[in-house]
Amino acid sequence: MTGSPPRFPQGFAHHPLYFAPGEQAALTDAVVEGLMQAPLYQPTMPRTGAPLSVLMSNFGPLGWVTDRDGGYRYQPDHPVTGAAWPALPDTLLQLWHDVTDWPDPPEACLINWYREGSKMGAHVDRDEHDLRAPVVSVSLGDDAMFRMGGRARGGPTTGLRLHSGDVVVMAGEARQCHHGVSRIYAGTSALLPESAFPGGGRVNLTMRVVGAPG
DNA sequence: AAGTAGCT
DNA sequence: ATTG
Repeated sequence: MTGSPPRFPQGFAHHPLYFAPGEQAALTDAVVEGLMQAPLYQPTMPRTGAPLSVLMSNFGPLGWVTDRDGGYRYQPDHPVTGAAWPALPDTLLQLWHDVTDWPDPPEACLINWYREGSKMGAHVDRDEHDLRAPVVSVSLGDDAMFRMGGRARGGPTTGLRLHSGDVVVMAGEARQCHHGVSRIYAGTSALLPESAFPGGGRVNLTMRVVGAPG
């Protein structure tokens, strides 16, 4: 017996190897440069202060941050250094233009560094003003198991293994669906430089339109 | 609940 | 499903 093929929500798109290896290296260089200005920090959960297993930073006029006291939010400055986030690299703005038809540019690009054992629990991106604006993400480095669910929390999910250079777009129905990362396949890529990312791992870049304050 | 546990 |  063969099972049903994976079913993804309307509006979900996967572009395998959108970026060739040389382009991935150039984008990685841009990320490393940005991290010199806005270093990775350890985010924590609202109220409990439980640490997330990924380290984060941002590009763009706004960055998504979380900590115990302030909760989930977008803000223009780094929560540790207080400095403005670095500008969005042109390559990412071009990507947004090429894979979406949204009229406005992204205001935020969250940088998530996953190490071996890092996970991202199922969630919906809902801190943006207009949830019709698409979300675009880029994978760099080690493979990851991405899980896509539905609008209801705790429902069935479909797994998709993402590779370095892949681009995922969540628009339409998919924009409001739960998604997360259940595992990292350590050592499957040598893209990330040891100097900036000790132990390697995976970097995910996620662009969003934030909209009116909130 | 962007946490973990635990099941399919 | 669960607490704070």
